[in-house]
Amino acid sequence: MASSCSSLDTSANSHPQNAFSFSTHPFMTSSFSDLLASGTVDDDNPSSAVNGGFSSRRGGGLSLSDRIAERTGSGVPKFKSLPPPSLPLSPPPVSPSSYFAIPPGLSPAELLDSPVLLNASNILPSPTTGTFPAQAFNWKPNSGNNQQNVKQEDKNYSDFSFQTQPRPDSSSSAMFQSSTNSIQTAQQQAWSFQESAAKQDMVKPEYNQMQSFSPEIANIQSNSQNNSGFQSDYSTNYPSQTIRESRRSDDGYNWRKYGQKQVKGSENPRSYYKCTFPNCPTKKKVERSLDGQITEIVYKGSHNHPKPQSTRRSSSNSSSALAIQTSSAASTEIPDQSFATHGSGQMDSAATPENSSVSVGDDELEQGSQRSRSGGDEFDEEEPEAKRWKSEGENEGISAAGSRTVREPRVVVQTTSDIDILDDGYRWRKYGQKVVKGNPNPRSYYKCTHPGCPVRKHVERASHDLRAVITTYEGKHNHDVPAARGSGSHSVNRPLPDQNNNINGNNNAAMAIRPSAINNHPNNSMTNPLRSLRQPTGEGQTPFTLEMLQGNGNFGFSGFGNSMGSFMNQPQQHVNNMFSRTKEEPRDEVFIESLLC
DNA sequence: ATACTTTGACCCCGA
DNA sequence: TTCGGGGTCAAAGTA
Repeated sequence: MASSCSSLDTSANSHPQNAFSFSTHPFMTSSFSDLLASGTVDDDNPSSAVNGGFSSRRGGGLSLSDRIAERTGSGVPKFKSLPPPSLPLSPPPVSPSSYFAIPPGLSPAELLDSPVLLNASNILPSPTTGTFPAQAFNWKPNSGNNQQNVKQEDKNYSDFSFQTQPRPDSSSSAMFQSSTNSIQTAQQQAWSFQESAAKQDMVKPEYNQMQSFSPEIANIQSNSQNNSGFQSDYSTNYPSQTIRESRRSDDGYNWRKYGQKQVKGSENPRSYYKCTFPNCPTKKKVERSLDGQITEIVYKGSHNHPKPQSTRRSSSNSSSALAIQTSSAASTEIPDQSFATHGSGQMDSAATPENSSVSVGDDELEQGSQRSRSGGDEFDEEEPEAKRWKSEGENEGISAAGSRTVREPRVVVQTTSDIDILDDGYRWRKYGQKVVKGNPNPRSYYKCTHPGCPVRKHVERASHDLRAVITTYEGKHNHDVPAARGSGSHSVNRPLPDQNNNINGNNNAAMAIRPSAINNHPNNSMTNPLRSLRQPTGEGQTPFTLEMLQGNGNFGFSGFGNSMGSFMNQPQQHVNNMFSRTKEEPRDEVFIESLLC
């Protein structure tokens, strides 16, 4: 997205009505980004991050050093340095909510912890394994590829924030919510991307975290629907939350940290977590930068259970509770709610494993994880993972690159970025990964899992600009976008090829948009949010080029209109075509998706 | 007492 | 076969 950060359209401003906007307004940025940063600062202690960051940084008056010190604790364990207020998310006098409304129950930590969030494609240096933080929001075009540049840019462009306008009608949910009336919704909730003129003193950490909308948000959507919207709820109804609560279920699941180590090639420590649910094989690895920010989250395995209805969480964290509601809603295929998650459904794939599982139903599980399950389709859900793993290996004849076998079968190895990248409606099996000459970033190789389908693709982060994701497609799909596996709820929100007109057709159109979403989107899917826009695939599509996105000086969405609203109202073709290219297309040897600039 | 985190050691895999 | 590195274990420490 945004490829042209610089081109991020301020036109969005012209649509004040749009409830949701991305704004780089310094103030907002600092507040929101801080919010996010703090929320993600420490996976171990999201709450502390949330609490500390949220409440204290909002003012944006802190200097960079102060912020850093505050976040790092300046030698004091950060988790402990910031005693959680009783109301972690209580809005400041001048609430940033005016710029970014966080739905009730949603904690920054959740947003941040969400794979999807992290997923913000742009955030990830490597589509599949890279770290994303620093580079994530490099809105500056032509940014250098060295870390320093990135950081510098971060400073300059970190002020990216989401702005939501309070909506009178709670029914029309907040930002990500789809509306039966796409146009109205769009207008009411549209997001706009703005680039702040002020580009100073932005702390790099801050921006990393705000760039995407996590599936959590998707849940939030529904939440907001059920509740009265992000902002107001956030500011007025946010329930108190204890650190523990946040810590345990920042993403709805409970995790136990079972290891941490320094991995080679990264100065960031990697933490290993296991889902605490009995017999749940799900694990996740979380890498944090020295300043505590999460730079990468890799989920492995699928939850074999619903999101725990933690009384703690549900009682104390409406977000969580709502998420659960959403889940059930999805399962019962209640449009509005299913949208939230599936709209996210549209977001489904973008959704984190957790989210997917929640919103889609347990066995729907991660679209994110979907991949392995991609292998998924081939595996019996009930099949022991060990067997599954074995089967996968046998089927592939190649052990999934990056999926190193360990003591237990690895069913899924997918980075947040993977999720995004894979999120084009098709199911992909990762069959290899390697670093190719000329690009230090690993290239993950995928092939379509549809029987007989020859399509393959590989994804890699551009060496010259980590913000750019290069996706190369080979071949054309000889089939339609696969229907979602499992429950109908999922499929309900996952438009089939001939249902492309969701947006215009008043179907649930996912409103959730994240930079990454756009960024990574290649083939027929713009992103989760826009999944509904998906078209059957790669054939006869008029490729959208980066230039097209950047050309008009508007944010990438400009192609969709100046605001999210318009964006949402755009004929899906535009969207669909936007990121599609295949090798078969004349100019398509390499499709550089660099919405981020 | 319980739950969780930390951390050094060990295991396993792949180059 | 060796070695390096990622992932996991599990005892100890902490809250």
